[in-house]
Amino acid sequence: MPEVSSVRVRFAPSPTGTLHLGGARTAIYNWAFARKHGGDFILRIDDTDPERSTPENVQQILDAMTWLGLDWDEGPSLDGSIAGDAGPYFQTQRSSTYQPALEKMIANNAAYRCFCSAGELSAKRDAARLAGGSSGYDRTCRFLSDDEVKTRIDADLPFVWRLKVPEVRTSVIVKDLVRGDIEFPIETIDDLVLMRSDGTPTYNFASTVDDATMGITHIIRGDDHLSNTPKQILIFEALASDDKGGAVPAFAHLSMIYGEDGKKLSKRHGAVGVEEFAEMGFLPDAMLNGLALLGWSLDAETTIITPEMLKAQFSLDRVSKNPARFDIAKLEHINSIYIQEMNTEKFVQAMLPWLEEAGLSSSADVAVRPEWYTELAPLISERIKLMTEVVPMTKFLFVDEIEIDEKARAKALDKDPEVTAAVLAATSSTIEGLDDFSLSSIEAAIKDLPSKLDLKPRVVFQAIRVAISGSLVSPPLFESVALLGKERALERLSSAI
RNA sequence: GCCCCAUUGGAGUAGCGGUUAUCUCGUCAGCCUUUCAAGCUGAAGAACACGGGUUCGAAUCCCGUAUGGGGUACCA
Repeated sequence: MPEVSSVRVRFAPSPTGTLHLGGARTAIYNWAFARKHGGDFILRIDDTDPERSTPENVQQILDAMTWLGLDWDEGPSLDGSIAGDAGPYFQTQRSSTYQPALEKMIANNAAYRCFCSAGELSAKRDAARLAGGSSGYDRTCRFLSDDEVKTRIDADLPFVWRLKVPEVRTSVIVKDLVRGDIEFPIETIDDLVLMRSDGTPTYNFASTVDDATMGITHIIRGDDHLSNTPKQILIFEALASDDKGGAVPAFAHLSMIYGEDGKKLSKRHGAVGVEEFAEMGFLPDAMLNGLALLGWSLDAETTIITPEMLKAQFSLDRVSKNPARFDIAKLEHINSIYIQEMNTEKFVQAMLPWLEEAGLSSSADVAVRPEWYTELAPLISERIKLMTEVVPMTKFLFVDEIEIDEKARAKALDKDPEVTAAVLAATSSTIEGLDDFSLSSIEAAIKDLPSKLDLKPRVVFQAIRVAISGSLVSPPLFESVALLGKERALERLSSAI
């Protein structure tokens, strides 16, 4: 009998920027966990910060997730439609759910009005801190009598709603799937504000209500939320009807991702947005693989983990507790493996956008001479780490006129102009006589040149290489000549002398 | 100040009381070779932050210290 799983997880980015590496990794773990358990992966946009949230950022986040291959079961879609019926999936559209939630908490005797002004509060906070104790709210308004409350309401004093932290218990224990049980003494938990004086919910309240009403079973998020968790647990408990147990979801807090200097990853470390890595020539699957490995491992050995493997084998108990530093060199290595393992047809398709963008090629050209691309692909795929490298490596094959690199010219051409002239002339005449311009016949023709000219292979071949490609570094020589074609090859040889 | 979390070679990790401390990246050297890669072979590099315990035995358990991080808002 198949086990009916009820796992529901969510990724709730705040659209105050694009999807950065840390957020992407959180999304990946949520997604992989949902897939592994046959549960639902929900995308919720926590856009309650009107100053910094923008529709463009929302779009960017959706695009980045789609690019990574993270499909969600519920949430806003790329085309503007919405999937799922636990919505709305934009926090700004959920305002109607917070008031009833608050009323429920009031009914459960878990919330109270606070009339303290901002000035009073900060003064109290400073005093408490100086005294060396907890910096939480001193609960002045918690013990107001009904009459006192009524007087203040009648006087039209503004007020907020605060959480009434239970006095009877000694601590709140967070059962964390990554870190184990973490105990917070009850006296260190603040009577935090639930509802602001303008009637809007605070983050901790809104987020908890959303998670509760959406039926979230596992909250997997960054460990910057760990200290908020006991407060949220208290809210979860206060929200639950007395007859309903198990309302508190399980938690899993992920360590931050650091930059190479050991500091929290931020823009000053260079690229941190997923879209920037796409532009740099990383492949989505490689990105997913590399990010997943930042704080999680399949076992002691495996480095290459495909999306399919992640979906089938991800587990929270193998998530590492320590913060990982982001190392782009390793990501590049992983990327190069994915590039190498693409089959020819796939690689041609992967190359095309980069060639098109550089104005070198088009899908029409691929359609006209597919076999030419088929020959080119493996030559390139085995020697690049990033897709962006396709352009400099193949440019000489597409353009009419090449620019010869100065250093290359000095080293391979100008050192001994007479020898160079002889080599290139000999090459030209050899090639010229070729009726069959196939790789094998070119190879047969050019291979003996060094011994015929009584020169070192290195001297001969590097001169030819620079003449036809303009660079000391190129795909294999014979192949390059074949791909260039007879006419162009001859042109380059003569113009280089 | 107070609360919470973390600490294994340069980086990511394995390890869950007994191992020559795992694997990957990176670094270095050699092979291959017409270049660059790839590939192959090998090497250097960690007494597991430090100090105390517990134990016959600790990277693994407990307590401190140090360092780093997070929280402590009518931010998210």
